[in-house]
Amino acid sequence: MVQELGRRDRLTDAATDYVLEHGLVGLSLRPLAAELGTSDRMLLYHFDSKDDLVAAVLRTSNDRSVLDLRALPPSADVRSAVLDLWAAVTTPRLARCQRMYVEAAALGLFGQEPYASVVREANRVWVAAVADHLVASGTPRDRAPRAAALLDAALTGFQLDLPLDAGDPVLEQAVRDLADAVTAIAGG
Amino acid sequence: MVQELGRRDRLTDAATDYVLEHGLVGLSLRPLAAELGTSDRMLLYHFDSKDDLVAAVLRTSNDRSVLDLRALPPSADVRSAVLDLWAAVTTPRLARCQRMYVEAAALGLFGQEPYASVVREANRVWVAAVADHLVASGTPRDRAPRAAALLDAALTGFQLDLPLDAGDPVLEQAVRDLADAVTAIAGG
DNA sequence: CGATGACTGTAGCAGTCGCTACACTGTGCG
DNA sequence: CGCACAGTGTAGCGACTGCTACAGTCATCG
Repeated sequence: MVQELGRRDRLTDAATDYVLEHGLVGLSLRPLAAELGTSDRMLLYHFDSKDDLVAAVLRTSNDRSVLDLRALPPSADVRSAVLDLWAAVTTPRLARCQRMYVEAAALGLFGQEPYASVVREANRVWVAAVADHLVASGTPRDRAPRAAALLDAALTGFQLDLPLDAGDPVLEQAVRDLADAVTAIAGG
Repeated sequence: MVQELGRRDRLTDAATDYVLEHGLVGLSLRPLAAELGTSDRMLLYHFDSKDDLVAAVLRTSNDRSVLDLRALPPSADVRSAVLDLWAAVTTPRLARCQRMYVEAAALGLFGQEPYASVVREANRVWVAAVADHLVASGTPRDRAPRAAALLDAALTGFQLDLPLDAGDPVLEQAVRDLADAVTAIAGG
C-alpha cells in the first residue's frame, strides 16, 4: 500500500484532461474509466462518488487556470493587460478550462450540486487572480476589484459567444472597447 | 382533427414553462409529460424527437425574451438604456429565459446539437434587439453593433455570476461601470 | 355505411446510468 | 507463518432513458 500516494491525484489529472475534452454534461464513469485504463469500479473506489470525482476535476481545472494566469508577466499598462488576458484566455489550453468553467457555472445556475459550491469558490479565486494581474499592470489597488468584476464578466460573455462567431471583427473590436473601459475604471 | 391547430403550440408553451423552471440538463420526457398532463408517448407524437422538442422550447423562450426586450420604451440616454436593460434582464420572468439561454449556450460550447445551432440564431436575434434599444435611446446607428456586443457579453457574464454573489455591491458597481463604458462607445 | 386519418393508452424494448456485493490478489506487519 | 488490509476484477442490481409496436377511440368524409 506504500505504492504511490499520488494514485488518486494521477487519476484526477487524467480525468480532468478527459472532461476538458468531452464536457461535464454527458460525463459517464464507464467511458471515462476506459480512457483512463481502469474501470468505473476503481473510480468509485478512489473517489467516493461521481460527484466527488467531478468536484475534484473542477478544482484541478481551476487550479490550472489560475496557475497559468498568475504565470503571466505584468503588462505594460492596463489596456494591454486586458488584451494580454484575452490572448491568454483564448489559448487552447486555457480556453478549454474556461469552457468547462462556464459549463459548470451554467449547471450551478439551477442549484445543482456539486457544481454550485465549487464554482463559487473557483470564481472567487479566479477573479482575485485577474485583479492581481491588473494591479501588477498599473491599476490602483482600490480600483482593481471593480475593474476585475467587469473584465471577468465580459471575458466570460465573450467566451460563451466565441464558438458562435469566432473571428468576428465585431467581437475583436468589443475586446478593444473592453480594454478602454477597464482603463477608464482604473484611471478614473 | 379540426380540433385546434394549436395543440403542439400549447404543449410547447407549457413545456417551455417547465424547462425554464427545471433546466435543460436533467430534462426527461416522462416527468415533463406528467406535469403537462400527458405522456411521453404524446410528446414524441407531436414532436418527432426529444431534440425537436428542446429546439422548440429554446425558440419559444428566446421569442419571449426578445418580445419583452422590444416592449421596453426607449431610455432617456445610453447610460440609462444600459441600466434599464439590466433591470429588465434581472426581472424574474426574463432572468429565467436568460438563465436557460446560458445553459443552452454552455451545452452548445461542446458542439452538442440541437443547442449549438439554435443558440447561434437566438443570439443573433437577441443582440439585434439590444442594438435597436441602444439606437432608440440615442446611440448612433453605426456605433450600436460594437456597443451591443460588449453590452451583451457583459450582461451574460454578470448573469452567470448572479447566483454566486447576488446583491454584491461590487457587481452593482460593475453594472454602472458597464453603463459608462457603453456610453463611451456610443459617444466617442 | 365503411373507411380514413388524427390522436391516445399500454406495454415494453434495448440500452445506459451510478453504484454495490463478493471474491480475489498482493503486500506489509505481528 | 497468519492476519489485515489496500487495491482490483467480475458481474449484476434497480432505476431510468428515448423511443416504438400495437391496439384501440374518435370525428370526419366519400
